[in-house]
Amino acid sequence: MQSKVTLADVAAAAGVSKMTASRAMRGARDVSPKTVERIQRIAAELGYMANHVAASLANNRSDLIGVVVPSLSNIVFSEVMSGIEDAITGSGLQPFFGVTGYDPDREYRIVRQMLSWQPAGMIVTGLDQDDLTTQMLRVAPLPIVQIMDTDGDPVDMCVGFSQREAGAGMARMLLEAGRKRFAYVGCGLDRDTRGAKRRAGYLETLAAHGITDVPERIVGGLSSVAAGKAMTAEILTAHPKLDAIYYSNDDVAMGGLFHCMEAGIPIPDRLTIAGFNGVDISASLPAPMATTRTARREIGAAAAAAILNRQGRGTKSPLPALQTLEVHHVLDARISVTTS
Amino acid sequence: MQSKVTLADVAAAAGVSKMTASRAMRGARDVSPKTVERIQRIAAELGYMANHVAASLANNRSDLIGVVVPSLSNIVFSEVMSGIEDAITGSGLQPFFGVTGYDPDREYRIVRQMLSWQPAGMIVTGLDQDDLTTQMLRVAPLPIVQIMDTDGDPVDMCVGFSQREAGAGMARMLLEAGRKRFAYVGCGLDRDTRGAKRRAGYLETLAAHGITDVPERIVGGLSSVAAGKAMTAEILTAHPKLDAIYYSNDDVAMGGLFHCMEAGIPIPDRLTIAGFNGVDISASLPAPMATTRTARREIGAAAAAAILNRQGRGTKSPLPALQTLEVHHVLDARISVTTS
DNA sequence: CTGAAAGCGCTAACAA
DNA sequence: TTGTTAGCGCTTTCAG
Repeated sequence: MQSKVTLADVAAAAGVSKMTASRAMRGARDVSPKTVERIQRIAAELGYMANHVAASLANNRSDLIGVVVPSLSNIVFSEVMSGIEDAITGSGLQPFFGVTGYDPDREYRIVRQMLSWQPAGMIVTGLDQDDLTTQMLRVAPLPIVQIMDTDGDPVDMCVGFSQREAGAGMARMLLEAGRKRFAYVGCGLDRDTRGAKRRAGYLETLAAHGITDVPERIVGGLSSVAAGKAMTAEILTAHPKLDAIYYSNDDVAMGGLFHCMEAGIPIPDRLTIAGFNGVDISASLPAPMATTRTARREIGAAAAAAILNRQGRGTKSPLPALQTLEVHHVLDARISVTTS
Repeated sequence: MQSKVTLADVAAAAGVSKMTASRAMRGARDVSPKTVERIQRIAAELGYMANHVAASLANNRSDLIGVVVPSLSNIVFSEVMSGIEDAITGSGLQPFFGVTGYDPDREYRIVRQMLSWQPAGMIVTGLDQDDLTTQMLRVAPLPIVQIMDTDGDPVDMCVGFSQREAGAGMARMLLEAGRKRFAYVGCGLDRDTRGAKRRAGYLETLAAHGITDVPERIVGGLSSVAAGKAMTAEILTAHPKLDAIYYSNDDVAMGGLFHCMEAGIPIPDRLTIAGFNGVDISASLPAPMATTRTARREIGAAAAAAILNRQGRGTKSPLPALQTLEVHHVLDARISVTTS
């Protein structure tokens, strides 16, 4: 059971004090290079393994960074995590994930649990946590970054884009392309507040252009290709003359696309399928789909960078001003422009 | 800065000892219900938040469970994680993820880092860690479960299925369906050892049936639909008469399917596209794809359950016998059976 | 450059 | 049912 080798053992074996061994095992700026080399060699021989729990207790701070995402079945959050990992590589921080399943209670428990590990920072998806969670984050003495959304008041820092504006932008693009008969199809908007904001932006923009009759199909539960396929079949049966459908995201939209391919509906000529996210697969589909490409990696990386910038200080910025970083998102046309 | 509220503060405010407060805040079996209620109320009023770091140091054990996966861009691992979360819900354990990107060095660092948090258990993907990592896991005094693969020697426990046999099974199914001209297309087999095992099982089985001329296209890098699409275009140009292509996984296979749809190749009549995993989307595609449905959630859940079963004992099972749980996988035909 | 003392916040093991 | 005594393994002072 080598794991019982402690720093004291290493120190004893090397004939130095625990303190010297401690310094030698980390950055070690105040120890002679020779000693460092010797201590590290002995540590390796003994099979010494650091105990981060003890170190964190002594420091009153761990080098964990808590990351809270709603789901992993959506590739998007994997890419956010990827961006985070890239940004903290070499910093000594370690990310530490929790998945809420879009459940506010679960989010509360996860955030609480994470905070109890005294992390160096937290990255939380969205601005719409429930009151207890928000309060907990607000009083926590560590940098917090909320990501993916800027439509609301951040607890501390914020990196993302306006979801409402993303939906509005898609509506404008479809209008400019000459589309006339719009619909909306989505999954799980009761819990996915960002999806709900996109829908709201879409519907508002259409309404501002006098289009108020927008059929919709919405189901609860997780996004899925299968659900998108089924709802598209339904809505096209009820409204065969639709020429644009906006979906809650690319997964659902792909289901719509697949339905149309099977049903022989020419895409994109007769109907535009519009998703959201711009996931990789959307560029390889056998028929074109419009989407909004979001910068997930960049958002993750920027959020992690924001925490690193605060590193070394256990308190929030003294400025009452909250920092929000707006990250671009790009409309990906792939629409057949009709001449009306 | 409420986070400075410590158990001692709660105890003082309640007029009890730290120990009583400690007991009251957790399970509390030996404390009078009234005291428990009072202490918990006071703790809430004071905004007390547990410090898991201190608790873990005192226990010499945290209630984290480390989960190491190679990638998140593959939905499969998200589903494994889901299974893990489901299984440990209510147990008080918390999963804690690391992503290796199929890089053995990174895997080593992640495992080392995780072990330094004194987790209650570890779940690691695959049986092919490098020697240092394996050694580290072997001596760690905690339950370890390796998942997804059973072709090899586990360090401790193992939950999965034979990847080689999965590849062989697909070859047999294609042979039985009357397919004659086989190919293989894959991504990243230099690092994805499980994918490489499936390929080996496939090729061996074909060879056993006298089929040794199996064209292949393999690229490095991550699996992607785009890569599958490009390689399929290439291989079909070079070998237009192929009637079955096995891919390293469903993502790559979908690329193949999309290429064929664009190229007007009738699927599945003239060509069977065979993937691996049985991801949800594979059932909604506009043309049928064969695949092997794997039980990811079940594997995750069984792995977590194996760790829970060991809970309470800091040492490995005294039995030298290593426990391997074989989880089923199911072939999903969707092949047009030809009459030869 | 190195060491000694003190303590981070909590809990096991006893006592009472 | 509750309290006391010792640490868990490390790092932060502050001396040498």
